[in-house]
Amino acid sequence: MDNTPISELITIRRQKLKALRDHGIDPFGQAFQTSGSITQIRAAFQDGSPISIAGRVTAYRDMGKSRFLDLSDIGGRIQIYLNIKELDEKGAQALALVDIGDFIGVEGIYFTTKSGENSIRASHLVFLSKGLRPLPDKWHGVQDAEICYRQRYLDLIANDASRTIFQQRIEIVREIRRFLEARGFSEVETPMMQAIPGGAAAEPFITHHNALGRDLFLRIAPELYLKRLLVAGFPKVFELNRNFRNEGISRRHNPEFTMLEAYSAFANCEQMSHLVEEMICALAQHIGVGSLIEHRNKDGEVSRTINLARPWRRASYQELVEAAAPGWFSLDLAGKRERCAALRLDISHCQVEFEITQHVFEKLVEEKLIDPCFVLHVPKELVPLAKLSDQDPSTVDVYELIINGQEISPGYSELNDPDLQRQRLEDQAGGEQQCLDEDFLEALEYGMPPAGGIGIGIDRLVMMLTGASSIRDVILFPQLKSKGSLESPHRVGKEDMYQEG
RNA sequence: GGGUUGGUAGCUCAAUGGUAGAGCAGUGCCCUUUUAAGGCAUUGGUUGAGGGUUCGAGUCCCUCCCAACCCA
Repeated sequence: MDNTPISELITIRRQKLKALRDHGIDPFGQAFQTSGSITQIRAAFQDGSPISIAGRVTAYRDMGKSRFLDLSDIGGRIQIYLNIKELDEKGAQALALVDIGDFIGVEGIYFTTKSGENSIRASHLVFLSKGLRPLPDKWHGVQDAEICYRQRYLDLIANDASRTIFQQRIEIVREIRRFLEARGFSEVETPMMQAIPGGAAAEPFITHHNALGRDLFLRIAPELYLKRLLVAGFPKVFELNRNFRNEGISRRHNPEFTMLEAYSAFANCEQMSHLVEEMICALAQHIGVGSLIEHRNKDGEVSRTINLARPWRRASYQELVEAAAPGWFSLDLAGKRERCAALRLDISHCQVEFEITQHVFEKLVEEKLIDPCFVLHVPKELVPLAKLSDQDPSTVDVYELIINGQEISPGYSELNDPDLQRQRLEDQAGGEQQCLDEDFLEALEYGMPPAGGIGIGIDRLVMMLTGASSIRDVILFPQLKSKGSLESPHRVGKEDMYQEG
């Protein structure tokens, strides 16, 4: 049980709940036939139309015998005008017990008020759900980040900015599917519970299957299963769903995150880069941000502008590093270390030369690439699962798309030589044979066509397109540490049980 | 993991170590086209949790919890 003292505000609402029942009014209502969503009604109806509408009361202006309610749903708001004399007895009794936060249904006539606002003149009112807790401040919304993340429904009720971001996210995901379907891709679903977590280098979550009596891993990537489908003969497949990585939580990392992976048989990395460029521009157009994306700080000032105008820049890894640190590749190992010290870059965690160079790339190049840039000819050590470049076998045939200082999407010419693939995976597994997905390697031996593959981190893409500064602002229910008062004892007990078992 | 900032009424925020306040929401009254409606009155507090210093702690000290930002 919640041991916080019961607020007077809740007590009063419960008294109203009882009063409704005493009047024979069901506070939690029944199915209610509406003329459409609030947005649909605003768009389709005109003065004099009879309307049936439902929503949450979000504001209340009492003028004595006449009252104005604001009714809202996730997409919009509309004003209801009620005159006590125009309601039946039940309606009048109900009106007296309406609070901000209640769901109600209203029947009436569409009309325009003196001040010019499209409204509904109600003749009938029913309760659909009585709110027993008070809503956040109607004007300031919810400012407390903790409430926004833990009780997202309150954030969505109270904050326009949050509603906008999640509506845009919905549109982005919808449009990605439409875009890929229109180009012949088929959406597939592959296992999220895997015996061997492959396709990326990351720490997996472990879970347990009772009937099989074995541990399974939540997937860190769908890649190896999607490639099995290329073996099967699908020419174009994609999966748009969750991956899980058991790593730190930060402004840019949530343990579960949404990833798009798409594979196109007989294509290569360059063709895929054009697909991604076209797709991201289409998404920006679709959600109405155009090709100039403005990110704003807390005070509403433009803090960053991203220019998506095509064609996007293409540059090799080497030339980008060389531009940021002239003469870099002519330095020997000791020289590179000295240069890092001079640049105040901490390379203590770097073991070998390519890691030092990669650190320079991350700090001096990647963070400063705000407008889109495809980084090409990446050193082969960084990417074990791609084909070597024909022109320069020290590099692989991949692109890494950087926008807003972050990697948004990698794309590969996928490795389809089964022997080479086995060798790379063995190197990656570092002798731990149980980490080798033999079934995948066997599948490759049946023949996988050359293919272009891409991944796009949807959460980061949405951040970039909406200007959100934290991944928690684009994930409806981000992972947070548990907080005692919001966790029921029952559930805490179960968690403890699982930890002991 | 380290550093910084924060946690006060349902929400948004105040409060030199000296009686915890305001706006909104709520409650009561007035008002038949308001829209952050308005007017008058009024209720509401385990100051994140626990210790300590002090005549006296929201404020100072210690431990812990949660969050935000920066760093790793």
